[in-house]
Formats: sequence, structure tokens, C-alpha cells
Amino acid sequence: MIRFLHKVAKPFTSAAQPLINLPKHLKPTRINLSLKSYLKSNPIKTVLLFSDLLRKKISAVDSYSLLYVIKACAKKSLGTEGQQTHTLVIKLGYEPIIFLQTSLMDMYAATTNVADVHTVFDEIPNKNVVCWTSLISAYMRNQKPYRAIEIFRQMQMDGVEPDQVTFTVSLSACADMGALDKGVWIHDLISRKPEFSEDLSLMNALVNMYVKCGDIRKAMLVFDNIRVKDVRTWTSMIIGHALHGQAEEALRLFSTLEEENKLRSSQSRGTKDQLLVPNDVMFIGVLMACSHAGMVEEGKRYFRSMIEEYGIKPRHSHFGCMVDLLCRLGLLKEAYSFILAMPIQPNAVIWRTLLGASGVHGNEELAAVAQSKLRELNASLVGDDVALSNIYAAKGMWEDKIMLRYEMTQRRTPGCSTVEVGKLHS
DNA sequence: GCTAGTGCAA
Repeated sequence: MIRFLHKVAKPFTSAAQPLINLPKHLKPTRINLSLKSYLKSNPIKTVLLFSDLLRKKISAVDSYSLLYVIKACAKKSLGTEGQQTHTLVIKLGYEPIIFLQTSLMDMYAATTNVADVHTVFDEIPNKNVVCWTSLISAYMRNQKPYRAIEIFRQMQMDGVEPDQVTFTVSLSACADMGALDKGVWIHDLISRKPEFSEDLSLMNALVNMYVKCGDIRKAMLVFDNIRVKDVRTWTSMIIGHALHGQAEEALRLFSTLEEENKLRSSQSRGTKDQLLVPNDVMFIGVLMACSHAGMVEEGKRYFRSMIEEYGIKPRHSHFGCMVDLLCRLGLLKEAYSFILAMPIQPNAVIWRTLLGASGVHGNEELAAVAQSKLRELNASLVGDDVALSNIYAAKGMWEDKIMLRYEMTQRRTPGCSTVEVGKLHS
């Protein structure tokens, strides 16, 4: 912990009274520029440099220095240091500066909880659109999309006009809830401001909202109307098709993108900025599409192309898609050897995929292997044991089943009876 | 010479 103050007053208590008032319009200092540049490369250094500055030359600390250090605390999740900086903001009399208040909200959202964010928000006298958006964003970060939309409504009742950032964040709240009606309502509000259709982040959020809410046609309509798209626009749409079982559409879209890239690289040599290079997330969409449609050969081809042509290191989710694809078609042995050949340690999700498929296809040897791997990973759930015991039961292997049931009761944790688990699932 | 809030899968 980096100490800024000897006696740390909690920023929300009245003990944090301003002690000195520094002139607020100092010329930009070299030290502030250093604080700012470290923010990008190494935020911890921003905090250390600031703490040094406080000890050596407190008069050099202005609202800019405070802003940079607050942002550094947010980035590195330094809760205590963030709180101390908040106290300093008050002690040095910089409380009225709204820029500091909104970044403090962001800092608390990253380090402590929404309640602290809300407290800061409540104490801002003249809340502008950025303050409101910060609050909405804080609820989103804490997986409270319903509250986020509530705040969005409250803001409008307060007579504050949402801007493109507010709309972007609120749309992702609708996406999370699958609330198509609210999403359409926001889309309608956006349509009244033609200049907003130039904001790519906002348009991407709109495509994403329609995808998550299941209106694939509307998503395509928005997608087609975006003049300059980026990788995220394409990714959202590819995933949208994949999720809705439209594998051919998803793969066709991916081919279109690859064709466009080829065309562009032949036209303007060397300018990489204009290319929309597929990233790891886009390939998750592509592989998901193959998996849903049971296209094994295509899936393998895309997986290879991802590694060899695009130089993307596959993550667990990519391996998971491949295992899922092989398992769906009953290629259990191939799935198993694929897992064994993975350069990274297979996780529980992957073994569970194999376990589930082994159950469906009645392969008790592989089921047992997957089961023991899950146990090794210490991630075995009651459901896995039940799945395996049902396989044994189906095969008439009663002794194994009884043994397994016995093991399960031995490993049962207090306060979680099997009866309750059974009730929940029935 | 520097200030705030922004999204892609499970």
C-alpha cells in the first residue's frame, strides 16, 4: 500500500475538510505530463511518482495530477490509494471540479462497490450527462442492467439529455437483459439525432443489442446501414448468425470480410490500417457457427487458418468450440486425442463437454476418463457424478453406480443435501 | 503543452 497521508480520513466523512486552497489555474507542469505518460505505460509508476510529489512538493499538486492518479488507481484496482486520493481532493479544495468527481466514480466502480459510486454521485451538486453515464456504467460493471436502465430513465426525468455514450452503455444493458422493447425504445431516441449514426461505437452497441435480443433481421438492417465498419461490427454480426443457427450466413459474412481484405491489400500496398484483420473473438463466432452446423472439415480448416494465417493463439474457448464440434458428431476418440494434444491445460469446461457427449453416445470409458480429469482439476460438480452414474445405470453396471453414489455421499459438503439438489433439478 | 463516462462469446 502506498501511503499518501499520515492520518487517513474516510472521504465520505466530514473529517475531510479542505485545509488549504491552492490556485486552480497553474500552468501545465512537467510532472503532470510524466504522470500522464506513465498512466499509459505503467500506472503504478504514476501512483509512486505522485506519492513522491506529495512529500517533496505538495504545491505542485493540482487537479490534473489528482485526475491522473485517480485514473491510475482505477486501472490497477488500488482501492486504498484511490480512497486516499479522494480524501486529498477534498483536503486540497478540488471537490467542485466535476472531472475529478466523475473519475472518482469510475475509480470506485473499479475498486469497491456501486454504493460508493452512488454516494459520490449524490454529492455532486450539478450533475451533467457524464455523471449520469458514469453511474449507469457502474451498475453495468456490477451486472445490474435493470438498475442501469432505471437510472437511464431517472436521468431523463431529471431533464438531462443522454448523449452517444449514455446510449451505448444503456443499449448494452438492454442486451444483457434481452429486453428488446427497451432496446427499440432507445433505438427510436437515437434515430432522432441523425449525427449519432456516425458514432461507430454506438452503432456496434445497437447491432449487439438486436443480436442478444434475438432480432437478427433488425441487427442485419442496422449492420447494412453502417458505412464504415470495424472488426467489432463484423464480429457481432457473425456471432449473431452463429447464435441463431444461421451457420451459412455467419461463414458467408466471414468470407466477405476476407475477400474485402484481399481486395484492399492488393489496391493499396502496405496500409494495414484499412484492413479489418479478424481477431480471436471473431474466430469464436466462426467456430461456433461450424459447431452448430456440424461442419467438421470447415471447422478444422478455420482453426488451422486462425493459427497459421492469422497468427492467433487459440484460447480455451477456441479449443472448447473444436471439442464441442467433434463431440456433437460423436467423434469422441478424435475429441479425446485433440484434447490430449492441446498446448495449454484443458479446463473443466472442456472435460465436461467430453463427459456430456460420452453420456449421450454411451462411451463409458471416456466418460470415466473425463470424470477423473475433472476430479483432478478439483472442479467436479455433483452434476458430473450424477451424469456418470446414470451412464453406469444405463449400461447395467450397478455395482459401479453404487460405488459412485457412495463416493458422492462421502464427499458431500455440509449444508448442501442431495435432496435439495434433486429438488432444484426436478 | 494536460482534464470525465464507451462495446465484441460462454
